[in-house]
Amino acid sequence: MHSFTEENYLKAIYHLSQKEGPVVSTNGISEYINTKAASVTDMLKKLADKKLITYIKYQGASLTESGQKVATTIIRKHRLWEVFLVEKLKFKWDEVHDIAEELEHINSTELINRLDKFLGNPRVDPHGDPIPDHKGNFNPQHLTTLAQMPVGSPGTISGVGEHSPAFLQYLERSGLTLGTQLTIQGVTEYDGSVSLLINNSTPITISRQVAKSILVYDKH
Amino acid sequence: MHSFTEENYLKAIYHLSQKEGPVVSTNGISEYINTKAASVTDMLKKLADKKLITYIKYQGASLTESGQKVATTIIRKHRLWEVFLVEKLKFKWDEVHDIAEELEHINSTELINRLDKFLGNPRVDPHGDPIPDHKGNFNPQHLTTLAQMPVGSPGTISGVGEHSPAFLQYLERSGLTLGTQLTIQGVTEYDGSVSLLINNSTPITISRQVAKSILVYDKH
DNA sequence: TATTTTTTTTAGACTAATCTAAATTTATTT
DNA sequence: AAATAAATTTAGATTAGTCTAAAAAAAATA
Repeated sequence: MHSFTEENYLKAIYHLSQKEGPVVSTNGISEYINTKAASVTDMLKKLADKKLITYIKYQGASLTESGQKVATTIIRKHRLWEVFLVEKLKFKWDEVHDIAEELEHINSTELINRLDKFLGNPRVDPHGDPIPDHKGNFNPQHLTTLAQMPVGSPGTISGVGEHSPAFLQYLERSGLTLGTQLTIQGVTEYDGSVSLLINNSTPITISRQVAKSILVYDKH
Repeated sequence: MHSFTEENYLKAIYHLSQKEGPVVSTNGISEYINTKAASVTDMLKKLADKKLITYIKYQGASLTESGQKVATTIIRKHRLWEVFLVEKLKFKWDEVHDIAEELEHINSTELINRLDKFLGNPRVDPHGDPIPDHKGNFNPQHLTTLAQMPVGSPGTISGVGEHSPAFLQYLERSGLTLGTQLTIQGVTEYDGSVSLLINNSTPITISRQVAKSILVYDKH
């Protein structure tokens, strides 16, 4: 199999690709995994030798088919373990990331398939992120940010665009958890902050920054 | 915390101490963990520096209080995960060792305490081995080997002295699983093989070697 | 007790992953 | 287009854990 470290690089490249397109930079990875750029260069060469990425000097790296398979498998494992931690062990959604970060490297296909079944084949993790199937396929989500929704339109919170414990705790305290129904009441001209009605009863105002990190189901 | 490798050495020393007394030899460890003796010497020095073991050159090593704490914590984690794998994910008792060997190194006290509770605070793992509590205390077992039981005496299978998949599979196929009631019918003079009655109905004969590796509850 | 065997340690080398500092390439400004 | 700045790579060193081969100590045997 691949080393713990190799897996983390592949996962980092995968996540960065999602945001910044398929080719990711040495510095981007370096920042993302908190490792000096020189070290990243070394590892990129190694991953390229193993055909897990395509790497062109001074240009950047992108996952090959097989690198992508490894990355999505780790993400599958990470998210399934998160479901386990929240659903079965009753952790809060802001407590599970670091533990899942360790659990995702446990090597056993049989284990993960049985875990999947035990959990009832969940499609999303506790933050609303989709769980790839055993072949690495995601079922696509149709989500828009709360900031993009027109005034008056109703929606259901189905994901978050940021995963820091501080942000998740803030959402929890504000009653903005997954599955919450809401309607946009209005947007303040001055700073773009959004006021909304939770479950047709509680009014609340959130900053534009927060609104951008709340993902809502797009029924179309 | 301690590295994966350090933890494995401490666990090895613990297990060897159980069988061969508190002081274990370099070669003993070397064989147990499949690592050359020279490497073991290096690691013993390191563990001694960290006060996890007492080590005297050419004499051997023994766990300190704090080394013992680390070792029993790992054993606790290993055995709780084995219960999870068998009880919740429906693995067989001969399939769980290698996976638990990886899971035991996951670092989170909270995780393991919640897992313990989720599993109903089990006292033994799927092989009948006792699970230490969060302080590292075992509740002592009073088990004797099947080979030591007098003819005519009844007992309940409560543990095994060997954990290889081959042995466990053999027991399973022979109906000699944990909790099975049996009575010793007789012992063959020639080779010491033991004949017994399972659940007061099925007669079976096992070799002395096997009888020595089956642990039975000692009601006294 | 002297010799041989076994066990253990030391010495020196290797790999994976990281780092710092310096060199090189690419991108941005003037 | 030349100069400067930013990004990236190379070179050389470091740490953890391992190895082989040789040396040293302890144990077993003659």
